[in-house]
Amino acid sequence: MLDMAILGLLQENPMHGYELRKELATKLGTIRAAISYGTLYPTLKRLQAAGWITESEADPSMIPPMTSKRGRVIYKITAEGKERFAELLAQAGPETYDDAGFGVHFAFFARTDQATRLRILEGRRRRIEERREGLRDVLSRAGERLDAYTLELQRHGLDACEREVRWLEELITNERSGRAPETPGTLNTPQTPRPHEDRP
Amino acid sequence: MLDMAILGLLQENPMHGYELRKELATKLGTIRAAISYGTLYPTLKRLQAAGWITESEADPSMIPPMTSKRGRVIYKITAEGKERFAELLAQAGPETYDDAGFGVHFAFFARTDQATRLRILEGRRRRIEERREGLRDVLSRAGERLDAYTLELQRHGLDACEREVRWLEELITNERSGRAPETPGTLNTPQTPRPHEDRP
DNA sequence: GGCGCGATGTATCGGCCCGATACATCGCTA
DNA sequence: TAGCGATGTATCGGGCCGATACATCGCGCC
Repeated sequence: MLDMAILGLLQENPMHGYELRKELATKLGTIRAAISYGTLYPTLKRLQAAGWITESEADPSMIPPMTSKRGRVIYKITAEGKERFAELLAQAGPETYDDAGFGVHFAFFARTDQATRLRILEGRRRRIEERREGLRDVLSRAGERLDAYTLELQRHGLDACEREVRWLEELITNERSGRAPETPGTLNTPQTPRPHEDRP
Repeated sequence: MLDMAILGLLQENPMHGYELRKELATKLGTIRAAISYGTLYPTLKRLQAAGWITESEADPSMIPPMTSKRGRVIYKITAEGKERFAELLAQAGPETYDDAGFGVHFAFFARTDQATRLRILEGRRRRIEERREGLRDVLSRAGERLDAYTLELQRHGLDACEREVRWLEELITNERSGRAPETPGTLNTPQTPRPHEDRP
């Protein structure tokens, strides 16, 4: 999961660890608070050992001069890394549909084909519908033996599930008709070209 | 966190591991999918080693006869365990306000005093408000360099944050006026006595 | 009668990921 | 010049999960 997020960001731009963490936080927003360094650096080493990313030579365009001494390490993705990323993006297991997994997949939907997007959206919907049914069962069947606070928690969770299902349904409808997600306020730039495009 | 959930459930009723897992799933609903056995059994041993729970003698009221052989192990909470639980319930650190932590605390609000409830609800609100501001910043500042799908993800997250803040605000208002959470549909049984009360 | 299969039940192992911590440099301000 | 916050890399312990193994019970199906 982390592998995918890191490879995806490096595909858009070479980066060093610290920057990666910040980008990840803004790109994944709510889904993933902010990746911890205790995960990030070991993961970078693992990805490098697998041949999916490489350390970039000492970048001459280091804006803050950083007078030598164990400075920032800039990573960039390799050809194998791009293959691996595409593979991760397209494949969908059970973990693809829980919060973290779905969030990462969704964040990189712009790099996926429509069939995969549809498959993942529908899988996520199924997952949330199951959760929703579970909550309804609890509220109707076990409701009377739970206290008011617990009930309120379930009701709030149920509400969130119902909203998410509606959200997913809208997305699925749009997807089927070939439209990109509607962006009220940016309707004049529907196919916004991303400034951070692949580096050759 | 897990400690608290397990101690809380055992305070309501002695149970064995499997049952504990199911109860946890229904009580915590969305917040916590279902605790894994890989966590549950080691945790039970740890709690027992700490003296907070004990193995109950072979219960004669085993409904399914379970003809001997390493049968179910029924745990019950000790006096020290109850103290520990009260301590965990009342104390609030940063982890109290993220999703899992808040969910567990909230699920046992019926066992907390009003001051603690208020403190935790306000802490959670602050946390979500920060998240919300972060998302607003991203949408307004970094919006133009993100693709439509990523934007949609942020918007959905922002919406969820706004809803949760409103929910928390309602709860805080109720709490301040001394009311329990309103339960539409069960208004006739506001102070539902819980059948699973403490065992002496 | 017997057979499998799903629910009940306890337990372990590898691995992902987090929080705390340490250390070093840079730029700003007091 | 001294401190402080942002930038930056790195490690360690621990919590929790998913997969797996093993054993018993009740049920339906042929």
